[in-house]
Formats: sequence, structure tokens, C-alpha cells
Amino acid sequence: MSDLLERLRGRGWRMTSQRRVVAEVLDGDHVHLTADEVHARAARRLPEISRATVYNTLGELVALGEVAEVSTDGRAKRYDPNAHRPHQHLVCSGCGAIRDVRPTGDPLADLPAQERFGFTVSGAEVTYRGLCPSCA
Amino acid sequence: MSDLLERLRGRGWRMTSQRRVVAEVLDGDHVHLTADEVHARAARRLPEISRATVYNTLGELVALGEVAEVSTDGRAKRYDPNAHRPHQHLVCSGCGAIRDVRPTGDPLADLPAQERFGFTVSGAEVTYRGLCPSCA
DNA sequence: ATCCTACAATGGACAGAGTCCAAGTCAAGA
DNA sequence: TCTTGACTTGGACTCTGTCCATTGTAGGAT
Repeated sequence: MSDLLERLRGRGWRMTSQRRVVAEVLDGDHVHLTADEVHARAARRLPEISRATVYNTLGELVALGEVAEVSTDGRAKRYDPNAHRPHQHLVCSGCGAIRDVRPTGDPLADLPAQERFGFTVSGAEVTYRGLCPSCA
Repeated sequence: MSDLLERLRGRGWRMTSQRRVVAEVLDGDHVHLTADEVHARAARRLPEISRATVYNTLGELVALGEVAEVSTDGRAKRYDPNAHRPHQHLVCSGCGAIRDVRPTGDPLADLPAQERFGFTVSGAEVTYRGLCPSCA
């Protein structure tokens, strides 16, 4: 993730302790934290960080394409740092656990022209649902 | 949709004017109303219907499998009466318009066993994104 | 090393979506 | 028609997220 900090600096980001901590919290695979969870973890290192700053920073990371926004349940959005490798999500209907998955094939290829209604289709998000080993 | 009313009566639903109006509002193809939109339309016919009743009724219709809940944008959930025919959604990134679409193939087939992490996978939701003819 | 200033952080008010609950109402079976 | 348990109501409440005026500070200029 320190290469992320480098990239951001290279893009003219002013590097503040708040932004650094948010970026560090969003490190790793299969990380899908809500904004409040990011705030809670960031606050362990930087107690006075505000919710507004966390929301601002997350929004900027999304706009820069460094983090993906995922909403699997119509509740709080989740933030996925694994934005550079295209992937989909597998969600446990029992406990809400989320795994990144890489299906074979391109979902776009499954949408024939007569099902596109004149739209210019640019992407597809797939959410697989099921029960994780612990919940099954 | 009157066959829906029959089915519900058959399942022991107490038939109230509020429930009837909500069911009638949710009639047609490519209908994807938010709860507030359902409430507004229902209130045109039954001015004193409350928001709580609309939420209750929508929740019951979803639990009975008569209506599908769709959340394409992390904002308000939308309610799709076309629940008996499996389909996916195509969403315009410009204006938010939603079309029901039927891709070929089964998205589940594209998730190989080693990408399932021991989950019992039961379904997949696909959201295609693009620009509709008016927004393109 | 210090100063400047534009950009960033803060926190509190606000808004949108949805849930909960106690009290009142009514559908439908007896 | 009566009765009763299911349904509806509206307002308070929660959760998630946004907005904004004020305060603070990173980092280039001197």
C-alpha cells in the first residue's frame, strides 16, 4: 500500500496524517470495510480523525480509481482496495462475509444486442450469493 | 396483477385496501419504484396510507417472493414486480433508467469450484451499466 | 528556518432511507 | 352482529451519508 501513497503523492495529493491512516487501514486482500469501520480503525491510530474526513478521503480514493465502492446489501457501502484487478463478489447470506472472486468469461458477452435496448453497455457487476462454510 | 391478489388471499393474507393499492401500483413491466415512489402513487388513490404500511407491505411481498428488491445505486432500494421471470438489470449511468434484461447463459456456471471458497453458492445478481440512448 | 496560503480537517447540523412501537382500526370468521 | 387478532397509523428513532463555516496545516516560496 505504500506504493499507493507514492502514486497519490505523484498525483498532487497533499499528504496528511489522516489520509495516510485511511490508506493504511485499507490495505490487504478481501478487505471490505464500511466507512464507519474505516473510521473506527483509523481512530485507533489517530483518535481525533473525523467522520467527514474519512468520507472525503474514501470518496477521493474512489474517484482516483484506487478503491472500489461495493454495495452488496443496500445498507452501508463497503470500500474495496483491490480495485486494480477486476473481480466480482461472493457474499454469505448468513453472516455477510464477502470474498473477492474471479469468474471465468466476460459477463458482458452474455448480453446479446437485442437485450441492450440501444444502451452503450460498459460494464457488469456480479454478486454471487450463498452460504459460507461456517453458516452452511 | 389481480392474480397476485388471488395468490395472496390464498396464502391467508387479510385483504386491506392499503395492500390492494400497493399491489396495484406495482403492476407492469420494467417497473422499479422506490418505496417512497410507491407511497406517493398509492397515496393518490388512498390519501391516508402511511409510509410504515407501504414498507411493511413491500417487505411482505418480498418475503413471499412476489416482488424482488433491487439496489443498483446504494441509495433507495427499488421494488420489481417481475419476480417470477429470472432476469438481470441494465442501468443507465446517466439518468438511472433501469431495464430488465435476460442474458444468455447462467452466471453461476462461470464461477469455478476453486473460486467458491467452500461456499454453497445459490444465485447471482448481475448489474450491467452503460448509457441509455438519450444519455449517450 | 520562517512565512504564506490554498488545500484539508473538524464537528455539528442536516437530509434521506428505513425501522420500531404503542395505540387505534378493521377484515373476516363464529 | 360480535369479537378478536391482524393490520394501520404517525411520530420518534436509527443509520448512513452530506454540507458548511471555521480552524488547521503541508509544502512551496523567501
